[in-house]
Amino acid sequence: MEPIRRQQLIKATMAAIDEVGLADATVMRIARHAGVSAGIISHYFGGKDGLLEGTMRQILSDLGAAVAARRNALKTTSPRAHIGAIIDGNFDSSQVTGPVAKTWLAFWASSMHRPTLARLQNVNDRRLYANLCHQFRRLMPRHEARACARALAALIDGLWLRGALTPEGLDSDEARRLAHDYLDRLLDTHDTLSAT
Amino acid sequence: MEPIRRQQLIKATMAAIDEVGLADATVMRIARHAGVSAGIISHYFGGKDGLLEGTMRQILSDLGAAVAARRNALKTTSPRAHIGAIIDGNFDSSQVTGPVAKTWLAFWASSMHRPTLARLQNVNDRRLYANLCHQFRRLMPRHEARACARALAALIDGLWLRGALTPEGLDSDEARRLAHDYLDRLLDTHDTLSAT
DNA sequence: CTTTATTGATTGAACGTTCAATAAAGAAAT
DNA sequence: ATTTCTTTATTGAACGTTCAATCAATAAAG
Repeated sequence: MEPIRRQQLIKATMAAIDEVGLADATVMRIARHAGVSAGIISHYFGGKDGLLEGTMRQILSDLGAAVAARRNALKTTSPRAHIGAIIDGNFDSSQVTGPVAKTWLAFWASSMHRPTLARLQNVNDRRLYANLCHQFRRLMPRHEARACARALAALIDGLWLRGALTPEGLDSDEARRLAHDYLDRLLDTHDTLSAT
Repeated sequence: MEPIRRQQLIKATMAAIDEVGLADATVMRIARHAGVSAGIISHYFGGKDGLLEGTMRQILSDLGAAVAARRNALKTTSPRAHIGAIIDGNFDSSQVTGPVAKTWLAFWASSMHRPTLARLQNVNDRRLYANLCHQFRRLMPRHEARACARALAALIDGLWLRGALTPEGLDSDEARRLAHDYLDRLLDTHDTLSAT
């Protein structure tokens, strides 16, 4: 029963945040979405904070899984292909849909002042950056590789951000296209950045 | 007295949000930052919502002014220079400092579910996009120009976002460098994107 | 019969707003 | 200049609301 309820409540949390935002996502509203009573949340998550942490963990782990799956499916070890897989994983359809994207952004903003969420967000952030950096490193000096990794990560985040804010949601195909195009430009002429 | 207090309270709002986040920025805490009593807020802004709206207006207007100032200072009409000025304006030091950046991101996130803030954010967003698009349009077909504008806007937002979240704050020099480099790449070989 | 699952009313804390009271500042009149 | 009147500025306590957490009671399961 426990794993069922936990999953149910996490899903309900995303639905509630998608509906009214993190600030108005009360335990009662979340519980109603899940079709249970409010007390259950404290029973399975120890309180509202535990539920929010569990929800963020779920999102981050799904995101990591989407990236890992695409990278494992590659037949090649080429850096370009791996970075492309990272891009595609970050725009995986399961991550880009309304509720998940809005919850993600809400957590992102509130992680500025919640140490627990900040830690989770940081781990995920470093993973993306380290992965990108490692692949770029195979094609250019460290300094350039770092700059490329930071820039591509920023573009990915920016596309996410704008996608979460527009009413129509993110056009994941166009986002992928723009990110891949940027990658192509970075790899074609990767000397320009060193002009510091 | 009124303009003094309004300015004072807006500044205190940013300080409070920087300190504890939007969720915990209570009227009492804001008032304490400004050295006044809580009732004053309702007196000058009609309530907490009015104060938040006023604060976001201030940030957006400052940002717009920073961009406009740099563009007006240009001696040339070259698209590249204008886009460069837009980039520099968006990373103006007055906008990038801790309190402003964090407040900006907090509003951004909460604008998903607050119609008033969403309207303000939308106006600003469209302005940035339209400005970029118009300049790119002078150098390439409409379809490409739109793609470039969306991508550059996303990169700018992404750099902002990451800057607001890292404890050290945004390195505005590096952010400008990355954005300018991207711009150079877009203008150097602006045919790649049309391969749709 | 014991453990687990679930409810929903209750509790206490925190918040935004209101408002009567007070202080300060000008304006008008003597 | 002094007094009186009016307006504006400001306070802080009181009020009503909302929320998360608690817990005794109940139901279901093993």
